[in-house]
Amino acid sequence: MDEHIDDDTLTDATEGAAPKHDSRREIIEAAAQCFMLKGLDKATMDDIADVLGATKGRVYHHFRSKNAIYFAVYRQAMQYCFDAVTPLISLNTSSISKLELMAHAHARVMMDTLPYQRSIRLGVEVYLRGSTTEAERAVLRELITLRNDYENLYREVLRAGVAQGELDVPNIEIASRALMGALNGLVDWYRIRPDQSEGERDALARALAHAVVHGTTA
Amino acid sequence: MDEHIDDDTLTDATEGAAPKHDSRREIIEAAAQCFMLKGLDKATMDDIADVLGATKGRVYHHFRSKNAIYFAVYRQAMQYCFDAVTPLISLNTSSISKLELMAHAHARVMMDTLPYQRSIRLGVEVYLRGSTTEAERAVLRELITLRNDYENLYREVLRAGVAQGELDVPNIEIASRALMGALNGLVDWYRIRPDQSEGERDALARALAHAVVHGTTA
DNA sequence: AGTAACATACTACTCGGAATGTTGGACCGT
DNA sequence: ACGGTCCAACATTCCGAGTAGTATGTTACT
Repeated sequence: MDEHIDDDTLTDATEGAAPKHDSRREIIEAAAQCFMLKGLDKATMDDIADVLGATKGRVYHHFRSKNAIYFAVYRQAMQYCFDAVTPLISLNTSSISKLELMAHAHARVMMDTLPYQRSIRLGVEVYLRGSTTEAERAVLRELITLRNDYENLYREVLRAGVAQGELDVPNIEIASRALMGALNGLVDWYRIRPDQSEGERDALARALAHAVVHGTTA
Repeated sequence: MDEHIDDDTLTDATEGAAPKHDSRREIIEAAAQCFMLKGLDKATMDDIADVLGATKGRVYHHFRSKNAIYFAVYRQAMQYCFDAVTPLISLNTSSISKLELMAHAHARVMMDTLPYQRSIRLGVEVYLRGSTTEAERAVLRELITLRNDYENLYREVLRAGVAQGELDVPNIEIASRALMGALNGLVDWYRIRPDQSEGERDALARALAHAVVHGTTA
């Protein structure tokens, strides 16, 4: 009970004005790489340190535990999503085109920040069961809330589109789930190819956005 | 190099006519439960045995390793999918309704065999990197092929639908990915509620199938 | 009495986390 | 300018818990 809950390495409250040395950010990046390649459990602290050419000492100086790193990766992943999609919701276009723009932006984020997005895929719920301390569970609940808030952005657009008669969505909850599933599934099958151009990636995102919004019917 | 590749516990070649004592099947079922609840790595062999009220001795008598169990779970999960969807492809309906029937059946399987489907979610590719022996990699390649074959069922219907002018799919590959992503994503957010009726589950599957096929546009 | 189907007991090893050691630079007082 | 000291940012070393896999009983059925 004597544990101080509001810890930097867990809640990441302090956001210093100075860039500091972004050693912390480097660790998160390395962790995302390792998590993507080997999975959350198989990736060891030494693996993460090795990517940086360092040792565990550096990692544990900035993060209290492996879970704390995972939380940071999750946060960053969601932040990337918010940064890309939030500006679009205030756009003054039709709901249907706005929805497609958001889907397109999301698909782009999935590709551009693949290690992060792949790391957080199917981890939270499982983690919730295994987490021991109450502090960790609190953070996890917050992360889930974060994800819900993000998905609500899409639900809002769907609702507005239905209200305006532009969209035909019998069940908004189901439709949003299907939408997010189709978009997030991108990280499962998308492979980074160094030879593929920016335009090709964008075309892929555009095609996927079209598919999830318009379905398969004529 | 002296390892005998074609091992029962890996390839599951022998399918005895007799039900045997389906102790093996029980182990697979228990493993699927544990994998779903705690994840592939966190779930221990003792956990699996505990579910059965047994010990590791029983598990290791039927399976050579933990990976072998995972392979068996994967096989079974795919088998459930094939059993539900394969009969539908020979139906004599329109491509669009056939596609929706397949999607509906798949959604049902996701719910009815949730532990299996949730266990195999995002595991194969990661496992491929970590697997050491060549025999394991061979099995994993086979499992991936199995999944590709299954997804090809949907691609075929999409192709036929486009050829007949029923469907409007600019990119079949992308569309099939979106389709599978939306359907498989069900296992991420679907929660088993004991109080929900058969009809409710079916309505959910139907709504999801409608969403993935028809999209959001009017 | 032989073997399938387990249970029991044990080992070897990985890996998270902690304790401790090292260093380079910032910030002093003089 | 300069020796001192204080601390952040690491590196090194170590430990112990947990766990996959093994080796060895035990039993019941054929």
